[in-house]
Amino acid sequence: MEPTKSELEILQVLWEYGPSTVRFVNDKLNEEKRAVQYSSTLKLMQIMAEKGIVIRDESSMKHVYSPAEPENKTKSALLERFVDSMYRGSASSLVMQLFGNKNTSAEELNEIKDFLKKLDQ
Amino acid sequence: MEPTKSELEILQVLWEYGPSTVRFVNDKLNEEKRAVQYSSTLKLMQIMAEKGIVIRDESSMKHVYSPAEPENKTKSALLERFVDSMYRGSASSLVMQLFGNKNTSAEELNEIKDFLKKLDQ
DNA sequence: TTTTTCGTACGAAATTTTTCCTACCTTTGG
DNA sequence: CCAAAGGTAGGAAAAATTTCGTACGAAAAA
Repeated sequence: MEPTKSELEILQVLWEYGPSTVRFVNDKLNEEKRAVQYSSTLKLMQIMAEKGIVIRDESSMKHVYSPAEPENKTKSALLERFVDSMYRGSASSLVMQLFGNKNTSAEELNEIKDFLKKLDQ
Repeated sequence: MEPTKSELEILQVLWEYGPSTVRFVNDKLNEEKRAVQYSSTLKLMQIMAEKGIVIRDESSMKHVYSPAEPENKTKSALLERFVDSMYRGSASSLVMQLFGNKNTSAEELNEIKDFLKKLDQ
């Protein structure tokens, strides 16, 4: 399923802090992103549960939500969609754009080079 | 300004084929993406013109639309937003995910390696 | 026990995005 | 000239997304 923009924000909180209550997520959104009412976050997380984007543990009164899919799986899928639609599936085009226009630190470059070397083996 | 999903599809046609009429864009959308009515595409492109995402040449009866910003500028901005929100701005994280999960051809890998070498110089 | 606090559920409203109907004008072919 | 084809403009409707008010129950505090 396709997370919307707001749903993605919520997923990011769950990814970063692990399974959480609505209250916790709402607080983080307000701290880190933007003002939003508790009931709005609640509603959105309920919708996400219906859609199967998150799963809800209702065993205690304070429901605890977790991502239904592993972080990497979701991110990979989104990244792949991005590459496909923006760069016709060419990963190298994306990488060139990424480093062509942006100032990337030497460390980051080295990390990547090492990583690519390992891929060969 | 933020192109929406549908607006992005239109931009992609303009990027691929250059300045185009609504008719042309609509045909391409129907060929390459999905069924959509002429008047829908027209409306969307008018809105994009209002927003300043595209510019419109009205000198002839068949208006010709072109992207207001260079392709690379828009793509870079979108890519950067993507990296920031999904990978906390870490380009290397993104690259690792890209090649960690996906089968990338040897050619693509070589392209990238060459590219990274040149970056050093 | 009573009150306050904090939780969920639900529906409706607001907003944003997308779609398309209709009117009307211009060009082209007969 | 007249009809047909093809263009734009604009408004309204539909769909998708987001927001939040309110009701109500459970837990905690007084």
